[in-house]
Amino acid sequence: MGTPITTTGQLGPVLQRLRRNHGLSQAALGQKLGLSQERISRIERSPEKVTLDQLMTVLMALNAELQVAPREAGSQSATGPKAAPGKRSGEDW
Amino acid sequence: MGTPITTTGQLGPVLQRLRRNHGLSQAALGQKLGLSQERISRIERSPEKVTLDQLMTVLMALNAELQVAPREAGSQSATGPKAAPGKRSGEDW
DNA sequence: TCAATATATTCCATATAAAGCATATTTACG
DNA sequence: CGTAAATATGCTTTATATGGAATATATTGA
Repeated sequence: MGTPITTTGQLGPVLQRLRRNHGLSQAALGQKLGLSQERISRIERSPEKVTLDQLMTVLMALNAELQVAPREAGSQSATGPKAAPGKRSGEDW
Repeated sequence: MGTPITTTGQLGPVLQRLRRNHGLSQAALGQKLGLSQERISRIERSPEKVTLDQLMTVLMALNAELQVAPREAGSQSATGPKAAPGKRSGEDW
């Protein structure tokens, strides 16, 4: 049910969709949070440059939350996963 | 499977656990990312003050990702949900 | 308990996010 | 098409995150 965000770019559209599903304009949402319309716009356009704090504020207003989840499928750090050989057990979640 | 983050404070411990499950010290993780041990410490201690950008970087290194999900259970904005009466349908996810 | 390692904290300089304002651009609709 | 609402963008100022160094504190293990 959660929308996975692997790159920061993916977040903007999600936020926008969420907001619109709530029938809110940027100005309206902003008002609820004491933020300007411009600010909301920027948050939706470049969420990567947003402080977690502020992102959270917006998400709360939209009845959403963040989740930290294990990364799906194919990707592995090219520089060598190596997940601590001798240490604790296997699964890292 | 994802760990829900409803307040920014909850994120720190999650990050720390994740890192440790990977058998990495703050210094080691930092090195992988070109960041100092001190920085990692700060990120784990006050993740709210971190840019999404940077959080993402850390999560990637730990094979994790973010998800945006509908908020669980009881919470509703006290100022009235009202989810756009006349507009599009019902469910807002 | 002592030493080694890991983590936290303070201070300072610099980069950049946040906020406000004006205005441009786009979108929705008569 | 014309007009109004919604959204985006450039600019300036201010607040704050980032980064580095030094150092304190805590944790772990012999």
